[in-house]
Amino acid sequence: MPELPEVETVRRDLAALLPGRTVTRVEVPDPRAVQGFGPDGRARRRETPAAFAAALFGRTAREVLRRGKYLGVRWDDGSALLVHLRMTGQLIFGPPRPNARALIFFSDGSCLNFCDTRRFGELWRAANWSADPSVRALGPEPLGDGWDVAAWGRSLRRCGARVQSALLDQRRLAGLGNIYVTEALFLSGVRPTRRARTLRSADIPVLAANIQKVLNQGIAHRGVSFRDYRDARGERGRAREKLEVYGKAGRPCPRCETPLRGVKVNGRGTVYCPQCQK
DNA sequence: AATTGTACCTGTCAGC
DNA sequence: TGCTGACAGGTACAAT
Repeated sequence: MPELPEVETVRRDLAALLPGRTVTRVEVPDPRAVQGFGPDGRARRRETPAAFAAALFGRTAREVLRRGKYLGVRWDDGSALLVHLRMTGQLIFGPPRPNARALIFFSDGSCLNFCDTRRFGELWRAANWSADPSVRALGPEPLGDGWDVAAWGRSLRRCGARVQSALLDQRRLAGLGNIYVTEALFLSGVRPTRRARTLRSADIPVLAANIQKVLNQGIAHRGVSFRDYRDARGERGRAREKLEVYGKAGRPCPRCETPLRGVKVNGRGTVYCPQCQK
């Protein structure tokens, strides 16, 4: 669910709420929330709710950070709480929620709820936010100063995967998910099924500009709430109204009226206009 | 090495 | 109504 714009919206909300607050209690009704269970059904992190709670107890929040789709709360001792919302995760500041997988209470009685219907999301701690292996593996930030578009374009044009998959690869560029990739490819006139190595060099700046455009638009409207996404106040985003093609297979292309085509690309559903996208 | 498929989990919706 | 299967915004790992 949450891609860069949704995670950034949550980050901005929490940045106005958490800094200065001190943890007094942590509840983890679903231990999997801190253990990171994977496809084999086994825990990837050796962690218990008690150890997790003990590590957070007494910490004061200093800063709320984002890298790609990862969120971090940096504490007064330099350590960090890392969060990945995966498909249905929510971080909602407010009264304790009965369905929360984890709850962090602060000294003023306020609470941060981690809710997550599909239970793919996870919380973990790191001695240092930027040293965490998952964060370190990420490619550049598409909205950051450090994005070398030319180098990114060269790596894309050497990639044998389909463009849809290549853009979803977080090691190449951080933060894109299925919705924003689908939208950026439509705006760029590129079919998601094409091999990335068939892109022309002239396509690269166009793609880069459209990626930034759809991400900025997503942030401006506080994210796409297709179903589960909520901001840190529990409110829906309005960016869904701005989508041109995602979720609209069979409906007319907004540019040429040709019916939009829905396909699967490496297991992910996407949509394109057979007339406008080559 | 790089690319693709599968699994993790729950809820919803279409079709019968 | 109730069942079944397909599908959903992401990622890690296994298989090829």
